[in-house]
Amino acid sequence: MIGLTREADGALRIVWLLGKTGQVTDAGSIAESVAVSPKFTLKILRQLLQGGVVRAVRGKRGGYALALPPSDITVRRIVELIDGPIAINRCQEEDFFCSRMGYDKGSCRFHCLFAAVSDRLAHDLEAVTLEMMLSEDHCPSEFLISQK
Amino acid sequence: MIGLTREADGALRIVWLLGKTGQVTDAGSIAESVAVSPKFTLKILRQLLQGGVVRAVRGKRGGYALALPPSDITVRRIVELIDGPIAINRCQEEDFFCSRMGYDKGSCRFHCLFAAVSDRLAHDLEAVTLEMMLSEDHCPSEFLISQK
DNA sequence: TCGAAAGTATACTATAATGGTAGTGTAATG
DNA sequence: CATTACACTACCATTATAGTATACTTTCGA
Repeated sequence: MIGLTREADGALRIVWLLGKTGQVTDAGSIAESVAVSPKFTLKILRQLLQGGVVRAVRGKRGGYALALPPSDITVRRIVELIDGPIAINRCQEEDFFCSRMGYDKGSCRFHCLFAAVSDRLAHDLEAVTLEMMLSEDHCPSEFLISQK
Repeated sequence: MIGLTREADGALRIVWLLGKTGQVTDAGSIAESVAVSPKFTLKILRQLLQGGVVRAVRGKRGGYALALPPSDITVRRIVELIDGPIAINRCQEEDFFCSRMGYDKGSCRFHCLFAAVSDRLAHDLEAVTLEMMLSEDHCPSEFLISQK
């Protein structure tokens, strides 16, 4: 399967939760709400913190809250923050793994295809904001933008 | 990174090579051409064989060749044959990993988004045939079909 | 001012998935 | 009937993901 890691999945759910409540919430409560173990939740929160998506309030009665308005947080941002750049094939990020320097006279026959597909995927995920995810409409039509 | 496995990557290159030559080619030569170890090449070929994409000729002067015309072989087919169904999130195939039964009253807030995005990805890869990949035009505009 | 609540950080272990190999068996050709 | 090349199963190695332990710091409030 081609897919997100559980960290990225968890991050999305955590961010969604924080957007929904709009309040400072402690890690323990977050963990319970999104059904992820407390330690793993902390691990994810740390990354969201360093990525500037979330802010932390220390000390008693502390916790986490969004650092940005939901309209400024895209699904792409969260995913890339955790899992790295959106790319369908190793081709695109690590020369090491790409056969494009190999048998086909220096050019990878698939590079262009993967680049195009990855690009569209990234755009799709960029177009979806947390604000949209929070709306009552369960499947916003804007999920997929029309593009050639 | 979200990406294909090396097996799927190798499979695509193998199929491309067989389409290019159009001849029965032995595994050793294939391995050399696509720069993948002989054993690993065999492992991939076996899967392509079982998937009906490739046919094998045994005995002396044997080898592998495409079992279908290039116009009938899509990138999606190869990828799914090796890596399984195209899905962005575990959500979509394994209930086990999906929090949709969790905190949000039985429905996963992200399921719909991921389904839409995965679907488009699958369609994109389905629209690209080996025949297109073999064409001289290095980046066919049909790579990405327009869809809403 | 002291202690508990809650975040911060690093480093480590466990598990699963991928990547890759060995070895033995079987069919076809000449 | 020997050689070539595919067929199959099982296995090991490596890497990436998932998850945990532990020690430390900040803040609040009694």
